[in-house]
Amino acid sequence: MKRQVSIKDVASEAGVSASTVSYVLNENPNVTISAETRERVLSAARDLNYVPNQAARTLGSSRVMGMTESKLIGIVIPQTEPEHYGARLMFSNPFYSTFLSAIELQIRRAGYHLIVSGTNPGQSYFEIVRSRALDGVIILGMYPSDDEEEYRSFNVPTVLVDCYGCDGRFFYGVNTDDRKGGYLATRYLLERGHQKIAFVTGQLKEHGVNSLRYRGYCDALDEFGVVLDPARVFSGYVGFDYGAEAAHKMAENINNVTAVFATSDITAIGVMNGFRAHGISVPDDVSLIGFDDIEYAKICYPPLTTIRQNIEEKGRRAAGLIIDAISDRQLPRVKEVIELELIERATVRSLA
Amino acid sequence: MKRQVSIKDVASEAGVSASTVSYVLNENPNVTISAETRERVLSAARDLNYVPNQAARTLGSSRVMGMTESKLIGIVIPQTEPEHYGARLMFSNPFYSTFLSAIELQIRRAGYHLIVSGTNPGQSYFEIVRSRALDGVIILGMYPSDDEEEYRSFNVPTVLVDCYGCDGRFFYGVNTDDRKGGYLATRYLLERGHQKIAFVTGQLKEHGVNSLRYRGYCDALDEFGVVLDPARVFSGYVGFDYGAEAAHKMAENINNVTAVFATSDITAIGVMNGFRAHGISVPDDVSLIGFDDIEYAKICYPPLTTIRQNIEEKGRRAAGLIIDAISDRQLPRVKEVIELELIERATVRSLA
DNA sequence: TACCTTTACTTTAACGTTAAAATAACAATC
DNA sequence: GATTGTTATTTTAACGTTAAAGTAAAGGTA
Repeated sequence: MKRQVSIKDVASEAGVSASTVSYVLNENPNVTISAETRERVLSAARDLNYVPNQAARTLGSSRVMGMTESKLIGIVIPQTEPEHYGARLMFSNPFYSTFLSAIELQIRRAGYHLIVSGTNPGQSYFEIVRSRALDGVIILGMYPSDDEEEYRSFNVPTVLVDCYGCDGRFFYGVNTDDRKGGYLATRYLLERGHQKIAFVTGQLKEHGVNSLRYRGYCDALDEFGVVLDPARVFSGYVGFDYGAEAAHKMAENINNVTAVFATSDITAIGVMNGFRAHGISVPDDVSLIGFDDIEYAKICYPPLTTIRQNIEEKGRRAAGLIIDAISDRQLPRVKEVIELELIERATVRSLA
Repeated sequence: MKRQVSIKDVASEAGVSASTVSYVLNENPNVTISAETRERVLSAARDLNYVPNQAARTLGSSRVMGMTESKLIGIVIPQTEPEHYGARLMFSNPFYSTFLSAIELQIRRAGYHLIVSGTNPGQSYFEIVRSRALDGVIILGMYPSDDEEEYRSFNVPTVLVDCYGCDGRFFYGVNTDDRKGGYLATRYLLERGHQKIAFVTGQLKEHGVNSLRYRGYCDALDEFGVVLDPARVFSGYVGFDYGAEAAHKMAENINNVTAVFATSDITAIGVMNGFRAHGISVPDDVSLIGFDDIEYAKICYPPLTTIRQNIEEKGRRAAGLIIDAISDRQLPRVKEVIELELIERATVRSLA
């Protein structure tokens, strides 16, 4: 087991000092290096197969306050669903594979690496931000936490994805207009004569995606003068199984429902399957609309009418924002909004 | 912007030296600390809200050769599909969200963080292993690379998932018996009277999953005395779109096919959809069997008959292995095999 | 010629931590 | 009473890097 090749080895191979090597390798603009020396250093580094030690870099660069560079970006994916639902896995929803993949690609191209972390319930994720000296953080669907004050004091660029009502003077945001999405889906059903519209969703947390979609649902009902019936609102967790569970409950009193708006496609598909088990047909007996437009929305049978959010675009924007925010600490704290689009497929029938 | 709270701050608060703090916090078994001092240190650390700097830890621990601890595990997900197929995203297959999620959970519980990285084509991922001083690496479906020799010399515990024919004296492995899976799927079709069985897959790389499944396909054909027809073999990339593309090609000469074995569910579902577009019914006109048993296999219509591999289990095993291998460098280099199971659903019809 | 500037480096110290060696106090053994 | 051992701690140096200060030579200006 050989010792790591360090900058000193490169330096002595090239016949210069360690700093010179550092300056060459980092293309430090504050220092002039002759072309001839630069060449010698570069070829020595190549010959020795030198790879910089990032831990040392991180530490070394922390001398100037606030200038620490770990070249590490964290993405925090909270455990949003209660454990008693059996949701031990943090992000098994296929939404995440597309989202993460889009982020990872951009991040890597910009020379960063990506740390993916769930959250330990009750434990703060600040710790990872601090201990790893993360250059930036992307947080998914979670309001930062109780001690936001403290978090700010670290001054780490932070992009909140799908988080509402958070302070736009500190955080960057990437959102979809979920309230509008909820409204569009519900209006679409109302326009086709549906009034008994059930709403199936995950946890209704303040500032959460689901609450916004719920607000949109209420908006549309209001607009059409339909009174909201709490017996038609099912709030559990995001997932196929809960959709099926909700369908079973609805099946007991199916006359109370002519259409269902599920706030995620995976839940909607669960609803569809749950109904099928009771011999209830979508869309002949009950209409159904989802949210997200994951790949399976067009694959399932019948293909799901849904509100599309461009997940890949969402990932790209989040990554782009965090990269820009890291390199320009003065970057105005924007909130980017990803457009929504209603995709008509085959799960909604007009009652006319 | 305040300076980071360091171990020295804790030390002076507790009235001891920095090393003492380090010893207490790491519960270093080689050093005895009085209960009273331990208490003082711990409470000082709590009061100051101290979080250790991992970069410094990594660097500091690298004094003893081979003992560097970054508490970082890398997972490398290679770009397996050619860019011209439009596969810019590395791991948008929903397989990965379950797999990653299972790994992340285990890793975090053991006190590690997870770096997720794709690969830059042509560029070695050794660099990330070295520059980040990764404690362990999980590599997905890829033979380490040309300069395996060099990689070994770093002596980093490495688990290869879905990689065959690699040296078991150095690497740990987590595999499914893909050849057997390919055999089981094909035999199931043959037993039901099918002979014209198409095979739809991704890239057929040596030591790759797809090649093994192909071997199993060949095994079964041989056993039943059926001659392999290369015109029934479609090798493109793993994904819905390629499945549909293959279906279009098959539709041109549909009499040449009575059943299809697709080596991943997502591809199988693409085949199903492609056929549907041509008015070809699964299973009435053509039977279909997939591989993986992703969530959507049971959700799609008709539900897909497939070979199940327990993806979550696979992730858990890989994570468990890497954690054990890090803490015990002498751990025998095992290859764990995840059991396969044929799940009968509704996409295969008997020709009888 | 004396002074300033620029170019091209080198030297030094620091980042936060830990391993190893050193020390000091005390107890046990001969 | 000297030696050895144990316990509890401190001191020192090192990990690999970089920022900042320092130096030396060459070139330009008054």
